[in-house]
Amino acid sequence: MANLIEEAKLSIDGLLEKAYKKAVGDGLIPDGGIPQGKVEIPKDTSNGDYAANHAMAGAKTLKLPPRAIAETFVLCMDLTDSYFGSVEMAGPGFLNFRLSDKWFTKVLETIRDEGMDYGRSDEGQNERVMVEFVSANPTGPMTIGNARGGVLGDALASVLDRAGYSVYREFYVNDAGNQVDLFGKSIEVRYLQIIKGEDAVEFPENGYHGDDIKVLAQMIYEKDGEKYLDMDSDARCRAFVEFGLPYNIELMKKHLERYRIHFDKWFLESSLHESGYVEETVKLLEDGGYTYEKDDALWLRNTEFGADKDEVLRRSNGFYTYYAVDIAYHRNKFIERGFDRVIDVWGADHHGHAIRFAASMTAPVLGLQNKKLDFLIMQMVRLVRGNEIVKVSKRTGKALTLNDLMDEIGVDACRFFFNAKPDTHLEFDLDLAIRQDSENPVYYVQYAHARICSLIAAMAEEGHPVPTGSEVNAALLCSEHEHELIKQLAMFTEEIRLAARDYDPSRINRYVTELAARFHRFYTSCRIKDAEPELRDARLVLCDCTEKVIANALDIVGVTAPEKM
RNA sequence: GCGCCAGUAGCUCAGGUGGAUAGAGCAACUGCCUUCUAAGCAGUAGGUCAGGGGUUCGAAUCCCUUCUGGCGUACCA
Repeated sequence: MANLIEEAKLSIDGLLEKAYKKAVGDGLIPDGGIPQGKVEIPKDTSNGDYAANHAMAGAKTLKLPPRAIAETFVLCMDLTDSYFGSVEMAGPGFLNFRLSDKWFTKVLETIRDEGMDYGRSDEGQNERVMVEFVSANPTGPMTIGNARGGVLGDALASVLDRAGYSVYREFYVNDAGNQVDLFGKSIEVRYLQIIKGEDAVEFPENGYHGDDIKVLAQMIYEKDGEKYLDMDSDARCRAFVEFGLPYNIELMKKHLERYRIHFDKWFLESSLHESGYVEETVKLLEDGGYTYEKDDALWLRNTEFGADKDEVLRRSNGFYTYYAVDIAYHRNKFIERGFDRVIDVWGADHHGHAIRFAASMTAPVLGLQNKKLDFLIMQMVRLVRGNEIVKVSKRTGKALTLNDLMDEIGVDACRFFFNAKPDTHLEFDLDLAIRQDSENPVYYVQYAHARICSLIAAMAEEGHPVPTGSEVNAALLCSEHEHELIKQLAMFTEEIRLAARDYDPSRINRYVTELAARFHRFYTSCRIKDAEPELRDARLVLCDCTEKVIANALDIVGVTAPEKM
């Protein structure tokens, strides 16, 4: 449960404080209070492993030039038995620290001790968090937009779990409302077309044009023949929905499991209607005086909560809007099920809703004062084929489905590719994706893992297994490539913490890619097989640690770590 | 019009909440396999960080403004 980066930074704080006290005691610096600065990791390692800017930050209060302060710090600093081997003044007054063998040893020992738990922290203090994601309409197959949301939500949940939160994954099934009615209507027309011929019945403009609807109609026809032909349209549609919806939901479950996403719960929207929970929630808002009637509809005074417009809760036809249902659903998450925090992963086409919705949720009568509702808004995926932009729409039925995509490029590549930074538009080139074999960065990482596994296996066969026990002599691992690799290993916990804090699991992609790069460099420059026994053992331990962290990081993203390639 | 997200190398993108000479992958070019996996490594080339102001020791990063792109602004979800 150690965050080695934080430990190093804290230890620098301690060293600075001691040096400052000594400097004041020796009369080298006025006692104006210890300068408040920041410790960071410089991009360029020639500027040390860690750099502190305290001398620059303290120039004003101490009334001394930054470089003079820095020099005094260097003079008064005692690094004996610390995580650092040297410190020097540089540039405008930076204090540059270089790590010692003690720290490198500590990193490897920590990874050996913690095993697959390495990377975990208690940052989240078991706060109960629900991540709701995908939640695709069950009216058709999932698209590449869901591919992105799926990975982001799932990887975010994994990251939060490792950062010490108690995580729950949920899929919200929109099995009620207009879209579902439209779904039933669409099947109805396809069904009638099978019996009467395609030209006999016109397909509604706003219906679902996808082939999957035809398939459903065909299945119904094969099962029940013309049984529904003379039925009243409403009843017929209801029957078709009762058949089509569960069928689609099962299919989504199957495809998402293939995509390595498992939800703790598939929450049905219809359950909120049936239990009267929507009605009850709206009543709460009415009684609180936050509503008014206009044009036979019931409106929420959303502008009172800072939103840019009011919202309809109950339509003039008596049905509740998705908006009202959403409020009820989220009230249910917090109040009935006791989550402290809820994160909704939504596409950018819902961001307007997210802003207004967040405003509504502050209504005091909902009782959510101590709760956190956050949104992870991901930008759209732009599908291109070469230079041509492919328009995607579920209704027109032209969408590339998630399942097709998994067939084309494989689950690993898919998960790795779509785990990109949420707030940038993602360009997905079909031509490239299909071609993506050895070019794909996911193979670069997997290759590093496979390399280690086969190396370790080969060494074991020669009678040199990875030494057991956690004692490590990292002093032998003294080349630049070895240091760079160990430093990257040490970063894992911190990287997870930041990914959790920023809701950006794509950090893990970048982290593990860099880790693989550093391993490849190490592997090329440092021999293991014919090294001296002690050095060989130390390097085997380093390989072993690297293998575990790569596997662990890939597991977060949901990518397999192959032992052979 | 108003709101949200973005604009960094030919292409796809990083850039740790203001730090030192702006980075990586792909594409291009040049080297490296009789030695642990060449799906790898090393190197060359490639930039007005969209434009313009401002804040300060210091800005790709913060503020203002203009331009460009995506999305939103339904009694659809």
